[in-house]
Amino acid sequence: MIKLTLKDGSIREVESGLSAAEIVKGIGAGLYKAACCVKINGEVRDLRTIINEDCEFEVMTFDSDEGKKAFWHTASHILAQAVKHLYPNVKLGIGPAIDNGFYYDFDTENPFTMEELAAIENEMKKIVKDAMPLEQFELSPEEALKLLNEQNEPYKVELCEEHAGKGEPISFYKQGEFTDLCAGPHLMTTGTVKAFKLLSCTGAYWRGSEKNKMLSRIYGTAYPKVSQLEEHLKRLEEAKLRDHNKLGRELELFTTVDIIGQGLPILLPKGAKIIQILQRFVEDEEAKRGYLLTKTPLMAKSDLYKISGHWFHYKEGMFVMGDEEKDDEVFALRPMTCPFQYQVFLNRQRSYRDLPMRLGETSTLFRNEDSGEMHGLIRVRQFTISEGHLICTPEQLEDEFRGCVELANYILETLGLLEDVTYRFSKWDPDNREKYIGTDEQWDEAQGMMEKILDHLGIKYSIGIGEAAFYGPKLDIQIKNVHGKEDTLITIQIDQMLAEKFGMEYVDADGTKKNPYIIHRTSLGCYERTLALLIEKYAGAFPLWLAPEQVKLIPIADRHLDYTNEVAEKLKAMNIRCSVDDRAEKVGYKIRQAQLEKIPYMIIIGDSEVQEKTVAVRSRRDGDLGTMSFGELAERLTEEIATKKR
RNA sequence: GCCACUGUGGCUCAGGGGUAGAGCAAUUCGCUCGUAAUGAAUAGGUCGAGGGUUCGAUUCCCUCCAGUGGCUCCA
Repeated sequence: MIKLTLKDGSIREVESGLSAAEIVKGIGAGLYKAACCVKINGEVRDLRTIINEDCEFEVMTFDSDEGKKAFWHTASHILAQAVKHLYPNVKLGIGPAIDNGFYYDFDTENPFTMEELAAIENEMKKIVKDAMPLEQFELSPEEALKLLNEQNEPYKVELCEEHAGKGEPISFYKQGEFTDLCAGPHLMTTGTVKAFKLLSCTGAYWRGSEKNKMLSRIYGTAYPKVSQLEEHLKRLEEAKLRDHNKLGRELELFTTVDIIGQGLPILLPKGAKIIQILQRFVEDEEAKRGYLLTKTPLMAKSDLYKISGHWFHYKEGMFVMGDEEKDDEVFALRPMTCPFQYQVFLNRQRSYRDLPMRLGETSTLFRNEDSGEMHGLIRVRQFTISEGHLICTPEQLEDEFRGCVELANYILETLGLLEDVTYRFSKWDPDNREKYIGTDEQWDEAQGMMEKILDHLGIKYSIGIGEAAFYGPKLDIQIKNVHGKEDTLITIQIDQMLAEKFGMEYVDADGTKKNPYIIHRTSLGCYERTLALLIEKYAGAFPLWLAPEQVKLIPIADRHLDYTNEVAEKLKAMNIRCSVDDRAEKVGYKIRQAQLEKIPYMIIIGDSEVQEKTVAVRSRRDGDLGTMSFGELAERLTEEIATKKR
């Protein structure tokens, strides 16, 4: 007998040599039905695992992330099996579980159409209905390669060959006639995957490299119950309604025009207003925190980028003006602000007394992104960023870094986005060093410092290998858009290499010259991207302080227009963004339109308001608030704006 | 850059080898109205651009441009 410590701390004695599945069955039939995999001593394992010593034993159902992964992974095998049924010549790539479902990559002559996906779904239904048991078996690397070659699966052979060197047996899963190279874990039977849906079919490079062949990837999702699947699909539909790219255009915040070009959005008056408000907010906040404002050129000679290294590491991404072969001088629009802002420091000799020097700039940048990269306001070719560089001594580095994190968090908190972000410590990839400048020692030092600082700050972060800038490690503050795609909103970077390249020195207290550390950072990130996230966060219904139009005044009849204009003038004197809807329309119609435009407050003025010198207030969110004096209204608006209430 | 899909009046969309429709929006007129849609009339489109096939193309084919979903990339 062996002892299992269950999740609730209780001890269960079972015979040695049983599989996890048999043990779970012994605990309860209901639990067995729901079980997707187990955790043995904290490690995710397959239900088929034989348990023959004391351990911590936790059953993972679909409610856990690990359970979902096993569930979706099994769904992906069902997909592959169905595709093989219908298209025997298709070659298999990989098919993992992802955040919200699964995918499988196939090498097929012609990419799948949506009609074909429906047929594949039907085939999958049969496999689920047959409730095929999944069996795991292991082969020696030689036997495994033989099997995969017999199956004529070149991509699997490639994967297997890589594992073969490790001296471990190769794991396979088999369901019916379908066998797949796979480490698991998996469900016990295909019958558990009751509700699934294939969502899309796209191209994807084999092993994620554009040098490789493009395979056809089918994305899908699956749930134990039909109702859960329906809920998920409903959430996807609702997400589409919040999509900034749709809503932002509908609300006339921005647009794009063919003849201007890709990734070059037009900010319409309302969108431009929000960005102006954000920009003033950020610039004022930075001024309070000791930043000095700079304004530097949008382009420079190639010489500047040659010093910074951008010319060699990033030329493809730059808009270069002129021909290097023919022209004496070649210019390029700036893809970043760094070397421009360094010139401020270099303007005269600096002493340690000048440090820390905090430079801030609302900086417009140009990046020649690949044509397939552009997306609404999230990924564009020209954007404006709350850029800044802090130049400091090694002793000041931690405090300055903390200040940057605090500023970023303060901005995010005010905007209401803090609850949605995650932190990523972006490191270099030593196996891919042509992407980076500097030595191993310099990278170890910079990354070591950042790690120490992050741990001191108590920030929970993930690690992104190969996500660093070419000159140093980053703390990236990440956010997911409405479709679940993650992007960097804010970045804070430590750089000890560019100061040296640019000959930036300060005279220390002992009279020696030293290279400072530089922190590259944004405080709100780029305004376009942040606006996109705000549109999605608030579904276009911005908090009062950000709303491009804050109040709509609605006179009921023409005879109320004079008094309405009077009220509007008083609001404008308070810097409230408002306008009068003086069209000869009914109140209900004007209110409907203001609601659809998501204007926070409507003021309705009729006979009684004119007589009593009051205003009837309607809130976008809470409806009719009744009649109040202008003073009460003014107080309410002022308070709400000053506190940046959400 | 790669794979796929899409492009018809300001917006949402229908149509389809014989040169175009609907609703909303807009404009004008009437109604002067109390918290999410007043009625009528009018105007508005080289069917994304260029080329080809055809007696004839918005419709079929090619190229380009732009949008969307992915992949790759993202200092």
